[in-house]
Amino acid sequence: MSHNFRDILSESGLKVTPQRVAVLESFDLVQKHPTAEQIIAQVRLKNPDVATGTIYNILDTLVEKKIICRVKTDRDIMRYDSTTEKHHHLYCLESETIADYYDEELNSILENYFSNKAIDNFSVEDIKLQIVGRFTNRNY
Amino acid sequence: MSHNFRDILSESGLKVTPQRVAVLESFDLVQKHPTAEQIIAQVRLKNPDVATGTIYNILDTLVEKKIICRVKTDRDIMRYDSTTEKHHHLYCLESETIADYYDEELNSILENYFSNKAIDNFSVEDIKLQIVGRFTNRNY
DNA sequence: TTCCTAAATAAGAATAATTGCAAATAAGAT
DNA sequence: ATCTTATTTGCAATTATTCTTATTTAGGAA
Repeated sequence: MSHNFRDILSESGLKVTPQRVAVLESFDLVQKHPTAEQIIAQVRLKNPDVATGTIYNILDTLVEKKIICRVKTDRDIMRYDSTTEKHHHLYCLESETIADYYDEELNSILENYFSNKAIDNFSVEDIKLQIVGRFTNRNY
Repeated sequence: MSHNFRDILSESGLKVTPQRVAVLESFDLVQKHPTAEQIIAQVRLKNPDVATGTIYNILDTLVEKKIICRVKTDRDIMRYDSTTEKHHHLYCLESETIADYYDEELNSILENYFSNKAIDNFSVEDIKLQIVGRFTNRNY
């Protein structure tokens, strides 16, 4: 996600509203992979009157326009990710931590593998790895 | 998951209760990757008095004992999977369909790749692919 | 077999996350 | 400046799940 939020919105055919800009801004200010709740809290620091439903609404819209994406979690709380660059996720077995994992070499291997080996009745659009394990030498 | 439910339970140190057996049985009778709600409905066909909380309880226990596992979904509804054999998932962009994807060759490639290329501060325990795309020639 | 105890279940209230709805507001095209 | 439609608001409502307390039960021990 680049940083001219107004342009990002209008280029996707969305109206530029203060609420939408505030949600986009919030992604730079909270931890990576925030929950809706964390985004709401962050937005309300500067814009206390934004309605909860509005933010859920905006998040849905941004996902639909592929400006952000959802992160699948093992538990039920939905998280969002403003990094649209292709990457994978490291999931910690011992905490709720999720880290980004970039690996161009891996992406090539997968792309190559699936371009040669088609899956029956399925056209692949994207592949994401869920790498599950433990962080070593790390405080949460 | 083999099919002697009583053995599966006691080998994991769990008491063999009619409720637990009914939950395990239900996996053979509902669609793959059922939601908790679908399991509850299936169980209640024969055992109408099983409490909702009990089934959530049992599902948690079975996941903990690795008898079943959770399937991460893009939306927030949790699904379960009684296939413990290593496999990946195909996610449909156009419906809620999730299909299993087995690929030994792919598993070897990944295993080999990650055994040579360690990730900083992270020890990998399992790798799952989320393959997102569209089913072709298929009715939902 | 009967008894005992920890584990499991029932019942239903409570919570947390998310969605729905009707009315009010505001962005941006004309 | 006006108009039209998308967007936001303010809750209420829903959904999925968890919690709590009392009751029941499985399986080991006597």
